Order: sequence, then C-alpha cells, then structure tokens
Amino acid sequence: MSGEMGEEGRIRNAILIAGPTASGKSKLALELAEKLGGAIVNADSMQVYGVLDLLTARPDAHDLRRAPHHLYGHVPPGNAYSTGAWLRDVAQLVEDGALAGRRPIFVGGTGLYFRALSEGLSQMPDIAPDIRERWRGALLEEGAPALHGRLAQMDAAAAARLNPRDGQRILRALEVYEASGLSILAWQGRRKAAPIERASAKFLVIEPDREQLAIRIGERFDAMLERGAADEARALSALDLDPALPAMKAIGVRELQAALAGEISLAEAVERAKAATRQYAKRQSTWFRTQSGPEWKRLALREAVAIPPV
RNA sequence: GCCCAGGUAGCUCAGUUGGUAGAGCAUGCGACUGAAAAUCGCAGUGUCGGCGGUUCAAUUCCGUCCCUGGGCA
Repeated sequence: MSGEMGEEGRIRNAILIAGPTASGKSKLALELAEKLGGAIVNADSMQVYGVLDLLTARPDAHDLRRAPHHLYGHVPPGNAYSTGAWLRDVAQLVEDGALAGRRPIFVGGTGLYFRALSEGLSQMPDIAPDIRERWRGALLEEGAPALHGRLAQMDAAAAARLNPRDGQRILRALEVYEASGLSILAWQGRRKAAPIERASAKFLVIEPDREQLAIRIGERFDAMLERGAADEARALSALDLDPALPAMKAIGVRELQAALAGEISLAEAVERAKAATRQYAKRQSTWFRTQSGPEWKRLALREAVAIPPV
C-alpha cells in the first residue's frame, strides 16, 4: 500500500526531507530509499530545470541508478515553472502510478513546496500570459512603489499587507485581481486539501551548524567548478534566454556568466557564488525553523534516522 | 635614494572648510500562499596607518616614521 493514494486521494506514508542547501538531504533520501524501497521525488524549485545538473547539485547518474527519482531536470530552462505546476506534477505522478508500491520520499530545499505538499495551496485563477506580461513590464517601467499605488486603488486590503517595494508580491496581487476580479486575499482564504496524508507522513528537517555548512558550501562549489560548472553556465548562455526566467536565477549562473564574459575574475565569481549560497542557506534555515510546525523532526548534520518500514 | 598618489567598517571607497564618520557589498536577524536558489524588511560594526606637535578640540592642519601602488634614478 505504500505510496498509493489513500481513500481521500492523499499520498500515504510519505517521508519529507527538508533542509538548507548542502546539508546532505539527497544523500539521506537515497539511503532511506534503498533501505525502505522508496521512490524519490524532487521538492526543489531549481533542480527541476534541465541543463543545470551541476549548479543545482542534482543527483548524478550513479545516484539515479540507486533508486527511482522523479521531477528532476524535467523542465526546460526556457520555461517558467511554479509551485502550482510542481503540485500538479506530483498529482500526475500519483495518477500515473509512478509511486505505486514504493515509499514516497520528497526531498528538497524549497520551503514553499513543502508547505504546498503538507498543507495544500489555495486555489488561484489561471493568469492569461498577456496579463502577466503587462504587469511585469509595468513593474520594470514604473517600479514597485508605483504599482503598489495602483494596487491600493484596486485592492486596498491586499496592498495594505504588502511592502511597497516588494515588486514580486505586488505583481502577483495585481494579476490575480485583474484575472479574476477578486482580491488575492479572498483566494488565499480558500485552502485546498493537502496532497499528502499528514497523519502517516514523516517530516524530517536537517538543521546544520551554520559554520560547518558554510565550509561545505565552499567545498561543494569548488567541486562543481572542477566538474565543469562553467560549461553549464556557458550552455545556458547559448540558449539566449530571458534573464528574468527562474532558471537564470540559479545561484552561480549569473556569477559564472559574468566571469565568462570577462566582466569579473573567476575568483570573484566564485566568491560571489559562495556568498549567495550562504545567504540562500540562511533564508532556508530561517524558513524551516520558523515556518514549519512541531511535526517536523529536527536533525543535526549527519544524524542517523531510523524510519520503520510500512 | 628622489618624486607622485594612497593608507577611513571584513572588502571597495566617499567624507569631515578642525567639533570622534557614511555608502555599496559582505555579515547578523527576520518576513514569506503559483518566479520561493525568488522577492522583501530590520540591524551592527570603526583606536579614520603609528608616534609626536599646534589647538578648548585633530580622523581632518604640521612634522616624522611605517606600509602599498606608480614614476624617476
């Protein structure tokens, strides 16, 4: 029965493994998958994109052979993926029976994906591409405070909750309002059912010591470079994508591209990429510490965990 | 050895017509409902190169020494 939908259509006996980047999540997932007969499902917003094998520290060919892996690198970097799209992909996996007979192990570093998985995501209207593009253009031209002012005219309650400089959230509120005529707050009030059955799930979050993690981050980036991360950045450049696309924002991409273009030295690029990774890890740690509930079991770096088979 | 330009926050630098200083980045803390490796908020930091002098007061002016670049020999 493990990995199959419960009576209410929820994923049962799931194992969720969260934690900051470079904390050894993937390794833990693999060990558990081998021990328990698991199927690993990616819960990381960047590891979904193709091309970025090294820069997103995606499991390599050897790892992929040790257990079934899903939702890794399945999105072309020219596409803009989203939390909602990921949730639909998870549902599709279940529908296709990809997890049947296996313990589902969700692993990744994107807190919002775990929230969507365990608490559900509010239903939201589809946004027509032209609406989205128009507001994005407006943000670039007018700046966030101006759009915040326009949102205040249309949806004062939503505007009041947003910082006037938080362009991305202002944009979201604007497009939802225009597409549906309803405040984003109204949509957010309607919570969908969570895809997983919480009662049978195990929640694990790795909380490494920050200094130790910083060392691991540095070493890992050096290793990525040795294996050809710069070539990956070059390959992404060759696709000539819109720099605003999510895949272009993967840590290390912009830095290495700047080095390849001769704008900064490689050493400078490496330093910036490592710093950006440390900052990202801090944001992740804060999220997991403050946004996840008591059901999450907190693990130190490299702490062994025992999960009974189902 | 001489000349010139510098030595101010972890880094790059601004500044103070003399009243003990500030940006960006880094760092620390936080927020987070379909771009979340995103987006955004808050915060701290300094013997202003050393030692003397002038002055009520020197990081600022003067002297000297040290250090770093560049030039001349």
